[in-house]
Amino acid sequence: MNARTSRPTVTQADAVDITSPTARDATPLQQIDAWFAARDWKVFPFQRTVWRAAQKGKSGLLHATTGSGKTYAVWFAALLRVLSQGAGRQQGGLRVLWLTPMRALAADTVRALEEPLAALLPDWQVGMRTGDTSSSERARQDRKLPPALVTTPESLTLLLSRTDAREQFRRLDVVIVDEWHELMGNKRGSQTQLALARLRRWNPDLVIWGLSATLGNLQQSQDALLGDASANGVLVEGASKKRIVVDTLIPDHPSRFPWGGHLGLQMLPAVIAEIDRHQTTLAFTNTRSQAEIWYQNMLEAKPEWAGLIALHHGSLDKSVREWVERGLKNGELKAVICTSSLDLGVDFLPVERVLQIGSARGVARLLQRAGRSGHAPGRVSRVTLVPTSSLELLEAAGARDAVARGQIEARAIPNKPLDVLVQHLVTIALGGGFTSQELYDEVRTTYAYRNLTLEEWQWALDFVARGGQSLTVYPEYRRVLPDEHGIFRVPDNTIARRHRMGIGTIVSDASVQVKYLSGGTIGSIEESFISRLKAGDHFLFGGRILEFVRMHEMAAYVRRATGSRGAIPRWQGGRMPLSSELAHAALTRLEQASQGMYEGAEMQAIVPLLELQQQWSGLPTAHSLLAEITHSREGQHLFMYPFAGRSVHVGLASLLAWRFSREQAGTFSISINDYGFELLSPVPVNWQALLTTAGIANLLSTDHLLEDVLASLNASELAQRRFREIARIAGLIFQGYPGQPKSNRQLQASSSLFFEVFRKHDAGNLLLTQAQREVLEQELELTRLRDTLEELQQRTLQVHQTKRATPFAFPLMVERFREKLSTEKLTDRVARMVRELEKAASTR
DNA sequence: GACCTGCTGCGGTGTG
Repeated sequence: MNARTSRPTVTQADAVDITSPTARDATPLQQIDAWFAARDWKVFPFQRTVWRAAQKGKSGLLHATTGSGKTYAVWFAALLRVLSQGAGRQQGGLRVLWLTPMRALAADTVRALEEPLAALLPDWQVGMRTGDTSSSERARQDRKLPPALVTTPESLTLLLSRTDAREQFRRLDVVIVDEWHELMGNKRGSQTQLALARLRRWNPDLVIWGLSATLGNLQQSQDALLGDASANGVLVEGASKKRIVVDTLIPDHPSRFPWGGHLGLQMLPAVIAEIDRHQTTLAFTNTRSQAEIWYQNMLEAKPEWAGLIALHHGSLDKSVREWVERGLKNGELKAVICTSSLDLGVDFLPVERVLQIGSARGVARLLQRAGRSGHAPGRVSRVTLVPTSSLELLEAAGARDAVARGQIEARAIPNKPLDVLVQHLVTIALGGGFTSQELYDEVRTTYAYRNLTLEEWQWALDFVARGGQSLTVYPEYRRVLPDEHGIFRVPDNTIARRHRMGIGTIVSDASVQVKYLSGGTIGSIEESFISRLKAGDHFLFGGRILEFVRMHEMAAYVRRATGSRGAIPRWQGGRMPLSSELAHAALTRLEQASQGMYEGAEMQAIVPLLELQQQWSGLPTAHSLLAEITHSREGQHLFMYPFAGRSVHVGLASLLAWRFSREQAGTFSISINDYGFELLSPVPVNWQALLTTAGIANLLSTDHLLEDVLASLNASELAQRRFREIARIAGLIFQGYPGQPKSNRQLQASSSLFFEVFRKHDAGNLLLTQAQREVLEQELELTRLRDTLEELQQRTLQVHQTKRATPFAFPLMVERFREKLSTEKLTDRVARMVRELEKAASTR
């Protein structure tokens, strides 16, 4: 891959003296200069770099902070490229495509693009196509696409499934991918890569530009965007770094601040005071229920703020969210309590203050949130951390260090997800058809599928042609068939329709609409939560206490209730672990504390806590691994604090429990958080004997890691859960027609049916392998687990016998998550695995 | 005495 682009330089030729900005003979570059000058805006060197590169037909990735003019950089670049193509002004179909990850951004983008467009190509218009586009507008576009189109990756894929796709995209010159960092790390990104490969094949000179926030792996991000064309791509860094301030609200009485917990309501008065002092505040929480609780408590404390503060999260109805967003834009709201639903999107200029309640979990996430304030060139972005428990003060200090050092997480790019490929094959079979060799070569030009083997390709092709080994007899799974010329096409209209209805990679659980009896939708809530409610029960949702009345056709009908308490809905969502970057930064701070260095307000505030910890036990540092042994009525506890994030701790704790139980039979309860884990045995266990130098070396060994991890966890159940998503994306499960969704139970049943059938009759099914791989890579972070083990082996083990739970242990003790792991069951499980292995070996 | 977790994003019938 090419070297990173050096800082752009401005040559004399670029410095244009605009004496006559409207002059007919002005070059497009001069016209752009005039356009900027008319607005009194500065042209940044990075913008010129992008323009020159695009004019010459180069693709690239531009990373820049928000509000730095990056939109104009790539948009003018696209227009310059079009003009450099000679017959530029002629319309005749699509020329520039703009991809955005969110519908809500599409309309704003169209608006932003219109003015600059008028300057260079006044007879053009920008169209928009998303799921919201009206059918009449669609029909118009289907006849001929507008010269510039703003759309989503899913809508682009749908366009590629049209028989006339090639004709529609024939004249496409430039693709812009906005917010590429949001897409690259998930399967939407894989789908985008496949779509771009298709467009590049039709026009080998296609110019592609991505816009991205700063990441730890920018070069890889560019490679994923440009595929095998990345060698000629350029990586451009946007305008001067924005100043970012990270600070912390310190509790009034740090010594009385809770050791554990996530809600943080002790900080309510401080947060209210902060909101009071500023015009407009965004307060981010980590979960939807936390947002609900904070909103409710804030209103109770400040009833006069009714109508001035609002709630925003992903389960609230679109109309509610749009109302909140308008209020923010117009500066009518004093504060909004939100989840990451407001991470992206509309630029809310009036936002003056950003609070992060609870752990930010990652540096990139923290920066993203800081960027919601001071959203204009030259202004400072500031985010204030609001701790919800004592150790988050430590994390806050570490977060500031990590930001200052620019230690930003990398985003992992999914490696050849076959479910997305299977979907793509049907899409392309619809979109004019394909021959095997040609499409294989094309798919391999993407970064995600660069290592796709011929065997895997054949498997995927066979899977869409015959339904694989086990579904051969079902005609609905013979989705593509070769004609006499070897061109694979979709033979059946029903299959085509079902496929188009299922395009995309976002899989969500079935949910129930929450509606007032009197009319109006408040939002949606998980079926499992509603199913536990009886008529007359109260619950908190959308910032109100509601009374559940009845269910009717997948909708829950409610009315406003009196009283102030109700059940809090629980949604199932992601469990984002603390990033390595943040964890290391926190560990570094502990290291300093162990030497008596407490720098900054956060560290000062936890001096009492850390001193107590040191007095009762010790401090975990980057060089020592702390283990605590405690007895209680519950049994014998072992606590360890590797500071590796919760998903690694899940693997680590299960692994240790399993390896322990080979030495001494026993049943352990496991408790996990981002800082460490606890193993609890109800019967006496000699931890000391297990934690000798030789013992710990065995426990932390990376030998047989994979086997041991698989054996220690119920990996097959985890894989089955993963498989639900894969089966949906691969098109095995039809989700039903819009407006009449299948219930969650039906969806689950059919996916587990496929899982079982494949396991029994088609063990070589690569979708099963993928499910297992995704569990290992994403849920258990096997690579990070291995790294952690290797790192821990280097640390000195410090074992302390403690009388009671230390400040570090306490949060683990109260953690609700308990996972039983019995040796008896384990023995059975291992025996079964051995049998299965033997059987597999003998059938070879 | 301490606590009561879990994000976001998109798309889509039929036919006279």
